[in-house]
Amino acid sequence: MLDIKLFRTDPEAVKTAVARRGDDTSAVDRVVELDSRLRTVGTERDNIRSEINGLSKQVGQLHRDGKGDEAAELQTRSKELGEREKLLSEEAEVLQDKVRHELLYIANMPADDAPDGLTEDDNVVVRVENLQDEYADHQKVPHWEVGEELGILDVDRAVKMSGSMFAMYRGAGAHLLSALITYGLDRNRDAFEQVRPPTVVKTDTMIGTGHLPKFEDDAYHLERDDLWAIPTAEVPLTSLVAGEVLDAAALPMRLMAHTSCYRREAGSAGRDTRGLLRVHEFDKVELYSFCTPEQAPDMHREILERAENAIRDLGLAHRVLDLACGDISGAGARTYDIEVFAPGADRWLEVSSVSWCTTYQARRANIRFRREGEKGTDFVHSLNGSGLAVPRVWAGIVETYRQADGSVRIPEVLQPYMGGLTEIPAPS
RNA sequence: GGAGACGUGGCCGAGCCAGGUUGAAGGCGCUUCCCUGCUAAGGAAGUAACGUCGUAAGGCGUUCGUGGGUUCAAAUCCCACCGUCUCCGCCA
Repeated sequence: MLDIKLFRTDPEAVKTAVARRGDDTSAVDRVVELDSRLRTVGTERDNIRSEINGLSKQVGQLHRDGKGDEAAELQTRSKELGEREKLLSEEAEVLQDKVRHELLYIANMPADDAPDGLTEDDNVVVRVENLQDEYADHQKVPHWEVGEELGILDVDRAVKMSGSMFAMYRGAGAHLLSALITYGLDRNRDAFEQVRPPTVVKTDTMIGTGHLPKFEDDAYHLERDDLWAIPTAEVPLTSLVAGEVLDAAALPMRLMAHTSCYRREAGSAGRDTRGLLRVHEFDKVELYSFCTPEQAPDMHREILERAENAIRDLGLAHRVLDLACGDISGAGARTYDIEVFAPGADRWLEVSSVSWCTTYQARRANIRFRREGEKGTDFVHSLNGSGLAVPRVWAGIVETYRQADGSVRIPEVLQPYMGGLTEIPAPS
């Protein structure tokens, strides 16, 4: 969430930021109004508490001195104050909850240099690499057809057991999947600590990243135990140090995780339902970092570079987009997407989203750091990026590398991860 | 799932049974200063976070796992929950 102080000192700046996303600015006014009332009530409450504390001390002293009569008098007064205090406390609590509720729904402020615009059409194409002018006919077969033909993707049976928008990989297809995961992890092992977090988490953990309360409909909820299936490893990784104060020396912290990711895709029913374009459960290697504000810009570049290099080395046509304000997810201030061109599906597939979340998540999850030799603490910056969103990369490979004879060649960098396999042969 | 023990500051650890000058003894660690050729040892002082008011100094408030309750007053009493450990049960 945003810093409440900003609403006091410069509400117009907050409104401008909210407007750049195309969100409703009236929430800003509500926060300012509620916060002002909260402080009035809070101050009065604190004054009364102070008085009660003073009286209580006197009562204790009087009892020790054996002056019970005088004590009784003060107790009565204190009790009266207590009733007033209770009312004010309740009022303050209600206001506090309202402010927090409003703040939880307000998205992060886009970075100043994030492109203007409210829709994905406003995204700025930073670069396009490796795109061919013309793709061969044998590449223009969508991966769901290739997958079925080669027996490596079994969507029908996945649907039989789990419903639409689930997938099942088989044989060399499953092997390709695990190869991609290991490839994605190994490339970043030089600097990133691998984590295998829980993939089912508590409500607070989901709030920390900004996935709740606003996007409740998009997540799977296990009601019996009040747990949520994570939509991305970003969720548990953010919570890894929730509530902690880190040493500046420990920053930047680099983490990576491979997990399954679960998404209800409530708003996308009937869209992109073919093959692996959009599935409820998928594998992803996530890159993650906590760092100081000073380190953040370099870290943003680093994660983007690592994610893009992984795609580039697979030989896939791809482009990098600088997302327009309105297309940046709630927690992000600046986001670059990497999209792979899938010649069979004939479309760009988002395979990575690299976001700089400034202090937005740190405030929600209460993650701070201490600067060497300085008093007090600051909130860390958090950044995340998909190192490799497996199904869509899988799709890009299967379509791009399909040969004229119907076989699929394995990109060279992946061959060591597939026991030297060079191609998935066409059925005889 | 059942039984028991426990959860205190950066760490260790007292306080809880007998509620009150306890934001919390003592120790360790850390910072500054003194002493010292250097280091070690020794001496002195300091050493939480957050909120709020204030230009500041500082004031006030909150925090002893979390949330409620009792009381003039809660680390201390009561209730619920969470977590840790031990034993039993179940189990990949």
